[in-house]
Amino acid sequence: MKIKPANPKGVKDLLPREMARRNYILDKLREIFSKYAYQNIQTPAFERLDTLMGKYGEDEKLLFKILNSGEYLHDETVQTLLKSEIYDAKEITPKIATKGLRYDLTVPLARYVAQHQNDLSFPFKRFQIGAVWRADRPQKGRFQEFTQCDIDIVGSKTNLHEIEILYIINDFIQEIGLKAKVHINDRKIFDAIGQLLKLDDSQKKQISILIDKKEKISAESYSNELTEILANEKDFEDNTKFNNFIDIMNSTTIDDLIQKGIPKEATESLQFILENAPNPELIQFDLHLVRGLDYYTGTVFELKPIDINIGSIGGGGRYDDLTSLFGLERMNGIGFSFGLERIEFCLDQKEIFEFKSSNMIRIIILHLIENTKELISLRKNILENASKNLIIDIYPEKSKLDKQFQYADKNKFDYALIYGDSEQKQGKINIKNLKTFQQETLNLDDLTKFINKNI
RNA sequence: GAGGUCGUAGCUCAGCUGGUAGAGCAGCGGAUUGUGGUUCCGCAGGCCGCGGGUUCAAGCCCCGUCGUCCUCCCCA
Repeated sequence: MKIKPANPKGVKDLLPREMARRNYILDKLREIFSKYAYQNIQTPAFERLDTLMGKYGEDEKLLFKILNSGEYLHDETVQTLLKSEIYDAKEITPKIATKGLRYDLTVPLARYVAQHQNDLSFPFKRFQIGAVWRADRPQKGRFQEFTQCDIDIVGSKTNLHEIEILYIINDFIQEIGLKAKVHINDRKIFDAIGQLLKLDDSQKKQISILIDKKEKISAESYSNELTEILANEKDFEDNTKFNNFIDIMNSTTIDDLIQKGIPKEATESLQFILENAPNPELIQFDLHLVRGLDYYTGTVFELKPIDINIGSIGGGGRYDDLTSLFGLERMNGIGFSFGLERIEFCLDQKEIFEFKSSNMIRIIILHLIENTKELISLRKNILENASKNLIIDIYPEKSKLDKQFQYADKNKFDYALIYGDSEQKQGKINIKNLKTFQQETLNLDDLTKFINKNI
């Protein structure tokens, strides 16, 4: 039976040239992360479900769960559940799935830190690059498997880290030549607004969703929705509440906020960060930035490209208590995650992928004689003795010359070595520059010398 | 989770109001017996995503399913 070659939904294969681009981006990120003293770690692709559950809020349903292996279906409770008329996924799921694919790299980090606390020294700065999985419906810039490039600092409260992260972002986008802005806010400010206006938890939740999408909806539906959220109690106060809220949200500076009654404590860390940011052009104070992930408690930021419609290409924030869920108290964390696929998309759009063809020189040995061994040892000889960075391929079989040249052409070789029966007899070899079409005949023994000197 | 779009040769796509498939590119062979980005000629390549239904007849219509791309929600 023939099986149709196709990927499952939402995942992609990568062609060599796509992989080359990714590596271009990843090399830059790794270099910058390392330069700022972050250490590389790795965690498994899947985690215990209890590690993952309860940390992502609404999006929890996007977790990929892994069916248990073995005889779990014979378990009595599962049998009862399966036979019962009442089908309740909430009851069955934990019986048949106890593992899940990681949803991000932050929660696994919290687990990792709690688990290995004795082997780590704090503050712990780490970077991690890896795939994460979300059972989302795919669309532009959104996949079920994608790569996050994370930096996090665990075990330090100071806002120096926010500033450091901003420096890293700045370095990176300059390095790759991308125009983007970091939107920044602090959840403490939103909480303070809530307190000031005496909003209850459900109102806060609804409003946070609303302000997050303010840019996308009309002013009219914004104020309609806002009225609806605020006006579920009958008193006249609601109207002033509405006006107060609008007034506060229109603030463009921290001073503005303080004047409107937001306590200093809520704003001072953001103030400090803004004052010390690397590049004022880069940063935008954005009161409407919320971010959905439940675990953030302080600074939040999002990196958005200018003129490219792809959403954010990175995001992060401060989470004050993530490790306490794993029994490690009073461990503050802050991190940021770059989304590899979306960065790739941006570079693609802007056509700024002129990654200098590496300084490797590509040589192909054409296959014109029966004795393959001689070609293999020719390659070995050159690789061992040449002082240049060479990539050397041997055409796999003896065949027509023009075919071999076509292969060389398509694979962008720089030089071809022509060594056939006549050269073999005379102890010569031809080296042809495939860009200039120029060809030279050398003594076989002089080949390495020639390569070192002339190419 | 809601809505839309598309699925035909390796790739990009045509295929009329239903009458059992076509182009370009790529591949292979030749013109050209050891010199590549051009040209010309030829060859091969298809469960028309999969399953069911309607019909004398389905690539085309209907239902389901898998996948693609996109919008909303949310997010990297």
